[in-house]
Amino acid sequence: MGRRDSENIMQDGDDRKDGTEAVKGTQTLMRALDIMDEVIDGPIRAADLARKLGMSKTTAHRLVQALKSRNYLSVTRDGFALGPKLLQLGVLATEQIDYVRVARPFMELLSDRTGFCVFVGKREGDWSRHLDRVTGTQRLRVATAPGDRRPVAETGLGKALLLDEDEATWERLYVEAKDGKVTPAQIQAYVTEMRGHKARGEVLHDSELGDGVRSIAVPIRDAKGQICIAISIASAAHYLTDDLRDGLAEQVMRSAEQISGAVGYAGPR
Amino acid sequence: MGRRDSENIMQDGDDRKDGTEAVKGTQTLMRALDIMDEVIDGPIRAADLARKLGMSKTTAHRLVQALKSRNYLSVTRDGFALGPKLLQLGVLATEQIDYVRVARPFMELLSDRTGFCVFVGKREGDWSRHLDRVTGTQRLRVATAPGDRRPVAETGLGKALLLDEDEATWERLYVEAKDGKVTPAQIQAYVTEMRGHKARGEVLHDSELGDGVRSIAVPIRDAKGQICIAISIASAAHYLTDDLRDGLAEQVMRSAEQISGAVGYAGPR
DNA sequence: GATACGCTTTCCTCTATATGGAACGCCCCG
DNA sequence: CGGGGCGTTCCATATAGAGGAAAGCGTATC
Repeated sequence: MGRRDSENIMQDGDDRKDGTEAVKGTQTLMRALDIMDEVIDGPIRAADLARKLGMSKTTAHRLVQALKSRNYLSVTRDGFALGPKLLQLGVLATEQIDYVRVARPFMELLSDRTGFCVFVGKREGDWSRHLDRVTGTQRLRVATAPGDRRPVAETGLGKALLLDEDEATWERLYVEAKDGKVTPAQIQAYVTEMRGHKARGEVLHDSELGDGVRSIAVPIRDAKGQICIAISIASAAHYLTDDLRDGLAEQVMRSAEQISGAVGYAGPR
Repeated sequence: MGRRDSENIMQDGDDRKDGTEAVKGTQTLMRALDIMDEVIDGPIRAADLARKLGMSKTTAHRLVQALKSRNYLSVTRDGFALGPKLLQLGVLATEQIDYVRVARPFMELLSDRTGFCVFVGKREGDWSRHLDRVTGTQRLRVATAPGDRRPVAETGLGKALLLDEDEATWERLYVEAKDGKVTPAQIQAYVTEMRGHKARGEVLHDSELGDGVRSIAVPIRDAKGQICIAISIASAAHYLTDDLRDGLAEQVMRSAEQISGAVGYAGPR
């Protein structure tokens, strides 16, 4: 019996993403998972759960006991909390996850939609390593191949990977990438630029090699909220024009958000 | 006295081996969690799940879809795998967990059963830090208080924290603890002793301060399988006699295992 | 190209299952 | 002492969920 909505006006727990609708025939499971979602916010009492989720105390109690018996919840002095099983599962999931494989389908989608080459890469110390790419439909292709390594400060992908760093680090890496041959003015310009990228959460980068390659890169965050990889689209500046820029950036960011979600990012906390 | 809310934090662990039945009225949930348990071992196909768990394909499908819709599972090329939600929950659970609080009830239980003082501590670099203690019922008490710091190589608790280290590290820490004033023979003896402790997974330690304090310490492992804290019982060698030793060590180890389970340790993988 | 197999997905029927109300024991607080 | 909060148990009932059947789909086999 669904007690419909008498009490749970403000807080109906389930946020169905991207229009995916509830699977029919799993009330019990869904309610149990709703409980998990409540417990995320910290220890909570069974009676409060019943109220918040609009179920009877009996039901809340039964579900909570079931979850506890499987170690998904643990009992603390002030209610139910996340249980040891989740620590295990979390670690296992972390071990099993493969950023590249997770990102792949999103990269393909982005490439399909925009027509551009799509890349992902991660940071290796002071370097940026290209991990995978999807060749776009455009005639012109960007040559960077998976495995390539470039100073992290001088690629779009690399700069996206640096967005969480402080300005001193930006400066250091920039100077190192340029082998020390930089003027204070150039450093200043670089830092200012990065500041702008950080504010927008997106990097627009023109290759310094003079080959007219332009890219838009966005960081991807893991469950801990840290930047783990970055995604970018790249092409000749000729194609990736200023009037396209905003729309494309928007799309890259959306892809990055989706991938972030798929590797466990839960948004800024 | 030492009771308080001991019992409730500890999961009574209904082993989920095959007989899944523990809490009545939660078939759906239990089956879904059974699915999670199967997925732990790596990606698996819905049809295989149905076979393995003895449910209809329809049911397996329904549950798997439900779990997927909540991001507890993700779809990969070769079946269903652990989903992003677990990465989140894992991280959150890790953040929320407080080793000392989790360990407390088990410490009280151990103290009740043995009558000895019980300690827990963690490693801080080359030091061992006492985090909490439960004063036993015995007249004689060990003075070490929470907050105390001692060289990690020269306490029972500390040695338990070192059991995963290699012999070179044991040697280094021992020499440092002794401020370099050691003979090669002493070093050799220490390493041999540690080797024995490691083999048994338990440390029997006689204080080197000549105060006749003896302790039995055992490491506690987290979800990653790493030693995170250690537990020990301590008393005058007068009480903690050789004939009691095995029985007590057994009890300390059992406590350590339970605490390990409560902080997410899933056994050697 | 036709046939066959295995997997996913949908539909539908029937009952085992999960539900909520009522009631009990417990502890804390005024 | 009585009221109000909590967790827990019991039970009759309706409904949520199990599973059979069969339609899609993709991939191997000949």
